[in-house]
Amino acid sequence: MSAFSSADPTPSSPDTVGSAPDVVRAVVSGVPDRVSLDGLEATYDARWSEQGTYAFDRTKTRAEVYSIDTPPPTVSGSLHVGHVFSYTHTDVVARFQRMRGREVFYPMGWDDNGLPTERRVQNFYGVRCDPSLPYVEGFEPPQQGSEDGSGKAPKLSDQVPVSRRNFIELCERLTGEDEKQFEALWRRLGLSVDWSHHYQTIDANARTVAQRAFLRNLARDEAYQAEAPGLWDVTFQTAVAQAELEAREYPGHFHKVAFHPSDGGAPVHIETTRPELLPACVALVAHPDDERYQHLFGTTVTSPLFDVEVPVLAHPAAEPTKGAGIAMCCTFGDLTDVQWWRELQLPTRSIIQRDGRISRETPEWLTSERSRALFAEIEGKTTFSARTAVVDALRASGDLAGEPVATQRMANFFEKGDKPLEIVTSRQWYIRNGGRDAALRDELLGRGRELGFHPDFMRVRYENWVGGLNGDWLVSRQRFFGVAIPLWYRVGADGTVEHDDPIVPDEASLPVDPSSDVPPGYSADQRGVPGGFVGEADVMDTWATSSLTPQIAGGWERDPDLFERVFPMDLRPQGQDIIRTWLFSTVVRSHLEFGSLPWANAAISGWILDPDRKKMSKSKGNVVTPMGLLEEHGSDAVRYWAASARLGTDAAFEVGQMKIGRRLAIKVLNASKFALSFGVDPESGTGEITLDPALVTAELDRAMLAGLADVVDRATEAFDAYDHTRALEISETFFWTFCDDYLELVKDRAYGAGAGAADVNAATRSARTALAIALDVLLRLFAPVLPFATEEVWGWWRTGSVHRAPWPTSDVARAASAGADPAVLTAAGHALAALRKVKSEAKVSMRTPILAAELAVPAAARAGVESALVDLRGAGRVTGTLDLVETTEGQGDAAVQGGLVVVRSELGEPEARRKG
RNA sequence: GGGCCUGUAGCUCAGUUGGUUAGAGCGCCACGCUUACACCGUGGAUGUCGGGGGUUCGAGUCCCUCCGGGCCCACCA
Repeated sequence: MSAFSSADPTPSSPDTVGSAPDVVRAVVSGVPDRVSLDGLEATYDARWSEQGTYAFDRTKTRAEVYSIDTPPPTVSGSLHVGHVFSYTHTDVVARFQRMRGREVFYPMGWDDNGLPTERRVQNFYGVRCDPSLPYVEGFEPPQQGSEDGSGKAPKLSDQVPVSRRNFIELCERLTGEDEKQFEALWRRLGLSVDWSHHYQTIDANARTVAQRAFLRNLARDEAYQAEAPGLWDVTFQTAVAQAELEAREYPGHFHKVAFHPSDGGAPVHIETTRPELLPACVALVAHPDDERYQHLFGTTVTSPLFDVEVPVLAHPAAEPTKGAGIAMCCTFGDLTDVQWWRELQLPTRSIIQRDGRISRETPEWLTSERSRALFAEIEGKTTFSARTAVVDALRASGDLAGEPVATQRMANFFEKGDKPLEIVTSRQWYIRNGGRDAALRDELLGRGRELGFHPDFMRVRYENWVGGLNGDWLVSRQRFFGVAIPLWYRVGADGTVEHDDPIVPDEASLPVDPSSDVPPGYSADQRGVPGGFVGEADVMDTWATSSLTPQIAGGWERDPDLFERVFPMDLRPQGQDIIRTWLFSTVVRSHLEFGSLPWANAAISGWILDPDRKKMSKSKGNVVTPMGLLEEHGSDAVRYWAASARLGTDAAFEVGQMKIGRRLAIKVLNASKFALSFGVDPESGTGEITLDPALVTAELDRAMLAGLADVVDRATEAFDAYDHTRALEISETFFWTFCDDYLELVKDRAYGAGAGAADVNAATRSARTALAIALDVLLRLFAPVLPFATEEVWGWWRTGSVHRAPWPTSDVARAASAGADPAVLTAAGHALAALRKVKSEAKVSMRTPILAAELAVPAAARAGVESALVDLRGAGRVTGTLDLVETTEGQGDAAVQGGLVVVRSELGEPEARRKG
């Protein structure tokens, strides 16, 4: 029968305890006279580095490995308190799993792909990326900007154009500096990262992975190109994806505009916030059931000012309650227009250019004299000035009913942009993500159900997003910096580019830059000439690279031996705001390439809120620098604050919590110093401690260890369930009782009251051994959260690093406490509190002797108090009688505290104050 | 409009499947330099568990409803 099977809850006799754990012997040496947290970060960071404490052992098998898909922070941004918070959560898990016996693969990445880096490189070096230029060997940029951007950014016209490859090189040079600072912060915080496994999202490996994954998608028809109307940012002049949208309020005006029925009937009024799109109008649309417009369906009306005849059509997407209930459909004002255009097979009449301005060519569908004249007035203008011009004309012609009414409307914005998105028709690349395909969508929803979300309710965000997709993932971007789409197109004899059958590179040649590299079978002089080729100019969306972080970090195809040991990974830690982007896109890529999840678990951290309960942000000026925080409070303290917040829950930025963490860390040092201070040979300053459960014989000691055994089991269970907060709380609560009550109660006995150091009796040895066993366990319980303090103490009496020590089991404590009742310590603690209260109320020192006392004890607590009576007398300094009188008050554990009171006492003289 | 989270002591938060008198820390008050710790210790005070209904022998916990915070999605006529 198993030693700890649930069928046998009371393994009290030795033969049910199973094989005894190996008895640990430790030699205490090097406990300092005064303990301190100061400087521990630097000391142990260096030692861990030097000793390879966190080095990943790649001989381990997949089952032995715990792999983490670390979020790569954006290097061009700055790290803030929120990063410290969430990265601590991950590190706590990493350290727990490592001690649990898993070989932890914990790499670090840097995200240096994307717009923030592009802008920073531009401004810092005074360059601009122009993919059409050739690579220049040994290029030196015209300037070295200042780190804080105080040097003024050069104007676009002053920026020196450089090739994409040169631009990427400059990016790597610049971000190398950022990375050093970031690494220094992470080391100071104590992240147990293996720094030999790091990556950048723009480096050659990442580009290779991103291009290879794309080519595989293309080969399986999961990537495709399409010419279609899509959301377009006019500032950055690039298409944007659904996941990058942000709906924002945007001021506008309703304009009531008259259309004129071709049969000469009464004018039809529509309401629009975009009157400048009047020349792009292709139809009026109302709901098929709308009584008001039944008579118009099937007829045509003529647009005001521009005199274009358009049909009046019925479509269920029209909402009778919006505006006038009948809408003007333009190509394109919004996504509803696109839907109507597609489903009602309307013509295309685009007038907005990619720069957001009105087309400079008068469209051929404008035929009347006045329409062509008016268009000539607005051509090349921004939508804003064109709107003014059109409204003035409408007012003059009498087609504007009333005056425009101000409104706040919601408009789609690119999350990094500040102008509303337009809809522009362009050729773009897409990756299938279930947005247009119910079967794939269901598969991806299935992956979401397979994934362990922590906390679990975050799964809903995934499901809502996947369920609400309205199109495939647009991955091409009309930017210059980024990972190039690795394709070329043939140029026909007549000079037209043949997009339909792209030329693909060999995987072995990756990464390629089609703007400078030449496709297989062609020579460089065939670029851009009839019969030759052109390179795809677009780059991939940053998520197209970030969605591959497990592949990038894990060595997909580059290091198959590593990859099979770490993939699929165990954990993706990340923020809740990027479930729809990073988390989902990573699931998509893994599902398409491997038919599996990229990881088994996702740990979602919350936000840090400032004291006003607002999300902390730079603009509010309430950002505290992380390094300053670590320097002020110490890393263990800051980690404690972070670890006190549950996953998925927003947490307050609270210095008070850090002070508590610091107090805990110092307490660990001091209590450890005390627990290890016995048995030290006064001559040599060293001593051996044997953690032999058989030496623990006193009932109080056994009760303490029985409680500790429960704590280990509960904390382990919590950690296994990704509930580090609960694990910490359980350990911490026990630890404070351990310090406040147990240490005080056993102090005299542990000192060997009366006996010489060499003449240690069984009771004293019991206390000392129990202290050592408890310390051995407690240090390891706290190690994930307080890596520095626990490592410091570990070094006083143990060999190796506590962070490579096995996670504690309850075995030793159970072996030492078989049959003991944790309530004995509880009762003794309450009895001690009762004695202390007498002195506290008498306002005398705790050293004051109690000459005689009578203690009321509930029946339930009596046995416990009695078994600890000697310790109790010592800790309470009871020199005379201590009588117990049984009370009937209360039942059960909760009543014990209330019932345990001193009913009569006689205090001695307070000890004379010592001088000095 | 759809959805998720959240409301417990002045503050930050626990409160496991409903079960005696709702907890912790900080802060506050009082006392105490006690050979682990003054970066400390001891003791104490503090609550209409957001409001209102309901289920139940019993509700902080379950249900309904309303109110207050936070977030996601949809919303461009």
